[in-house]
Amino acid sequence: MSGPRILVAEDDPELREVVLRGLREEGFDVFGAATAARLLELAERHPPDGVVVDIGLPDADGRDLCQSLRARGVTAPVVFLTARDALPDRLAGFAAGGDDYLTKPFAFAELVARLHALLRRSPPAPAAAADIVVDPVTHAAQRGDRSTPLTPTEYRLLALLVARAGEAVRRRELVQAGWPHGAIAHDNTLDVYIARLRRKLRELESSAELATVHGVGYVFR
Amino acid sequence: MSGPRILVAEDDPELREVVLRGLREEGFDVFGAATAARLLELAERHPPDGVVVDIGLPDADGRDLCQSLRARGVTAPVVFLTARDALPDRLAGFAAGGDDYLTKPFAFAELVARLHALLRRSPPAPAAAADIVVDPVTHAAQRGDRSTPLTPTEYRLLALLVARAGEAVRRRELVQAGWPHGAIAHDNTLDVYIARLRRKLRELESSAELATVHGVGYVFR
DNA sequence: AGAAGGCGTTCAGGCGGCGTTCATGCCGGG
DNA sequence: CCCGGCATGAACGCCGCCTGAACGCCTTCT
Repeated sequence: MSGPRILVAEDDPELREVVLRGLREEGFDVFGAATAARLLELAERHPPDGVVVDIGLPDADGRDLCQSLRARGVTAPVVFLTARDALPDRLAGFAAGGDDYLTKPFAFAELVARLHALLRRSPPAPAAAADIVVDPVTHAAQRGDRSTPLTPTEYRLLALLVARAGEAVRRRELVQAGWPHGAIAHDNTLDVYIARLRRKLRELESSAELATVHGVGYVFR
Repeated sequence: MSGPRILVAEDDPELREVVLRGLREEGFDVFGAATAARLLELAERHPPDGVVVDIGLPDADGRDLCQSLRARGVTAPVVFLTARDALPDRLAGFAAGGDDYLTKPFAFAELVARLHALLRRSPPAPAAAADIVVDPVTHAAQRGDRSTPLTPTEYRLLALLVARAGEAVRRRELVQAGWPHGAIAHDNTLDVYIARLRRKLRELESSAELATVHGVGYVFR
């Protein structure tokens, strides 16, 4: 639910399920696709932190898929899976913008280890919506060259609201996101944090606002 | 002479020469070492953009070497070479902070491809930021013509903070970098060192500061 | 061997940021 | 028009952070 998001393109249903379940158990937030076209759709809707691609997909070569992803601005690391272990194949994979190359049959633990190694080099891309950016490294909200620091709780809330910009986020979800350890006593605490975030957006002179959806929650837009 | 700088630790003279010559022909700026100790020296004098490490070095395990490098603020990607291709060995390599793992005999072209793939994700870490330079040779922090000596622990911490200037470094990482051998009792010790580094930056009249990111760590900026 | 200094660690006291609650006023819906 | 949900400034207590000081260990010099 909150781990790094991994997209998997694999046409063999059995292997796909194995990989999906395994990655889910490792704490990743995973989505699976059987075709290159479907994976591109997924990537639009759920910008990934990492991608696992079978070279032999029914509708396209995995390397072409990788290049399509890069062309669409997806910078997340790409791991290729393949039965072909010939050297030229591997070199072509790297040339296409891939980051790693695993030959079937592979040990699942190694896929996980390599994914983790790649992810620690590629921190999650900052979430952005409207004119403001939430930087996960700095824990700050920035608009253009201006920037305001966020407290840990403010950061968790704003990150969720920005990630789901344009869509109403229920109070319940915000409370769960902002206070992962235990619930808070008064719901009013959330109101206070929303007010503080509004003030900080105002200080940044952002065009974005945190609109309240009466009886439901809030929207970032 | 001006390409990315690669350090190679390999005790077999023949293989080392092959790798060094090949990488040089690829346009890398390469240095070779036969032992872990020698490679650590090299890393001080010539901060690398990438490192190639044989697991079986005469004076140390390649994974220990990798951890030593990380503890000294070297953030460059590390590729392991080994004759042992057992899965647990590979997993241990990744756990030690390695970025890739190649089993001998390997195709030289694949080493190059993997190095390039890693380098395009790892922009060279500067040893200088703002107006401060941290000199690996003298273990001193200098600004313009002024200079202040650093104790070993101070050096490790400041090197890491400067290498990742502008980005919040977590307390955990700083503790791991500053005290590679074992954990320290009180986290407060880290606070004391930060305070001392701040004082030294102040004495240099630097424009840089060590800002604290509450609940996260510190930023050099 | 004794002296001296450098380095790492611990302690104590103080301060400020952060999360929470409260009080008060507003707005929207039934 | 009234009520319940929401808005927001203010205040407060706690925990994390800051820093000067002192202590013990180790190395080095005499």
